[in-house]
Amino acid sequence: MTAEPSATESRDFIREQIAGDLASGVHEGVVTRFPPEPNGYLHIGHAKSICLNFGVAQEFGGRCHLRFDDTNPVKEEQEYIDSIQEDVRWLGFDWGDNLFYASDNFETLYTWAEHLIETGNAYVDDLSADEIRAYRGTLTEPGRNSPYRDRTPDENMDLFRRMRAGEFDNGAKVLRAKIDMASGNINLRDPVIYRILHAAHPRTGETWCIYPTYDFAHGQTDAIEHITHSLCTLEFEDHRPLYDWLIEHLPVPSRPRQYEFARLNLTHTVLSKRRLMQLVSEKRVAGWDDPRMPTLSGLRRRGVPPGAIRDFVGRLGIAKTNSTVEMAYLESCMRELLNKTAARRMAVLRPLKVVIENYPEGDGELLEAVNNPEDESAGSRQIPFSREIYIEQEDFMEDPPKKFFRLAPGREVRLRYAYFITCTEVIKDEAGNVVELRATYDAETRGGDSPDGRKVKATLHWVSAAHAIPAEVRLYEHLFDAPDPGAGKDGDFLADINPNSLEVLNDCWLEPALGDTSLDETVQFERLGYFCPDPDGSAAKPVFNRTVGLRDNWARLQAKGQQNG
RNA sequence: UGGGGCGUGGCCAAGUGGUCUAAGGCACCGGUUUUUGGUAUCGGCAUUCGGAGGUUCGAAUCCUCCCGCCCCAGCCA
Repeated sequence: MTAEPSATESRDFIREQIAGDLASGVHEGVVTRFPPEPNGYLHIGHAKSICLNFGVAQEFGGRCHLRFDDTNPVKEEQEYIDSIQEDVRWLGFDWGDNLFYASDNFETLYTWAEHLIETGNAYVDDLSADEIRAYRGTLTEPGRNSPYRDRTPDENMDLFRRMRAGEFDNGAKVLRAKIDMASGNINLRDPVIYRILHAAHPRTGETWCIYPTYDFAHGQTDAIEHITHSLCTLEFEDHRPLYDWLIEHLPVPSRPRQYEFARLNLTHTVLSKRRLMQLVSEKRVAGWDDPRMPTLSGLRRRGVPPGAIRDFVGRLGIAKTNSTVEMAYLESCMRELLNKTAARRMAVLRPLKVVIENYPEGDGELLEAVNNPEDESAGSRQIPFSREIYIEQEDFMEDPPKKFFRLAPGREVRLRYAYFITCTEVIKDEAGNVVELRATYDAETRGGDSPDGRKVKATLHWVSAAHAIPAEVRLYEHLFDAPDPGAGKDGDFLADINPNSLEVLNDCWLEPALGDTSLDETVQFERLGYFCPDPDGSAAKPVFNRTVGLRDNWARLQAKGQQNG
């Protein structure tokens, strides 16, 4: 794919830094990496990092690696390794041959741990996890040295080798870097760099029973891959001194630098792995790819084009201020792209039958409809028309308020690409509900234009009853009512779940052309919104998901009217 | 109370001492166009840059102090 021009001319501080490093000769090229831990599915927050890392590499003619930060086998799974690759590719990025795993370097990392021991910069500690915590001090009080801190290099080496050999149980011992227990930066208070974990690793199996921690793996792996600019989020800012310390004290082949930017937060959803995991495991949603989820797989199933996500992330920019972006911004990016690319189709979600009494019984015809008014090359299609059609229930009102332009008794409206019709009769059931309409059509208005130039205030979408395909349509709203789930009372984000985030409509009718929609295509249902087929559907009964609705001024007007009484 | 960051309109975000009585986008309000109450288009929307002092002919940009918010006490990443 090609790099897309950024919304603004200016560069963010990271691109500024890279451009400067290239100009001054500090680096001859740029190498970045996207380093997910395979312990969950990627979400739109990761998209920001993916677009940054791959985007920067493209813009400066460098490369970007996909590297799995797989240092904790108790949380990581092959399923996640697979889904992450699929999602990054779907988003539109290609790592070529540069697929790596931190675990590729376990042997090297082990060697470097021994190097630290030899140089007196690491020691084996027998303290328990609780004791280590107690010795660590607090945010305001310095820590105390472990009684095992002064073991000799020989003793440490022996113990560390026995740790690797599997002589000790989980948690019995750890390897710690010997830095400064009094540091104001807690990451420097002798951080644990190796722990005993008798657990099978998705890549290395049973080979290891000790695993490096994030801090001992990340920077070194960057160095091994010759990463020039290691981009991560703000919470790692105070890990940078440790990152640098390790680079300085180890015989690494290159000297990468870490830069931090603010992670993405979005209103009306959650983006923490813990919470997403909880939604899935407690079955609050149908799975990681539930269309209401902010995961890339969820957005994909919802019909959001990857280009809309790239555009969104690009427009936000990169900075260091914590920010929460309104969901409306994302939705706006979806609409903007989809408006230009999505094929127009007609579908009736809540059908109301209309019988056109002066249209010959048994007759029918094909009418031409434009596929996309924004894109002439999309061509046109034929839509069947006949005596009985369905229109949207909300497009008719028996006793309309002044601003309602749609169908009403005695009123004439246009059926898109078809004819002008006039409502002549309202048929109700015993309960008084409108169940059917009678109408007449003007044969002179075929295609939707009146030869006498008379105007009509509304154009309705419709579907021929005899030709329509029955379908299920799923309407989605924000997964959470609250802009910031869990911000209220007890911090219980589940309490903010929107009980109406999914509405299933079972009696929908689609124009015939919709039967050919491919699974990865998002179309516009005219006047309603953008929709895409869901894999749950079948040829006989397709299922469509609403990606995002069209902007709806009428709905807004109504809402205002209700507000004002 | 230790360390590290950040504070520009409702939400993002440019701005790196004069061209800033502060760009752009989203949202919002209003007009025009329209066979989608969609799209497009036009106009409106911060005399002010967390606050107070100071330096300077001149500050959102430099200095000082203050205030607010975020992150860190996993053998998670």
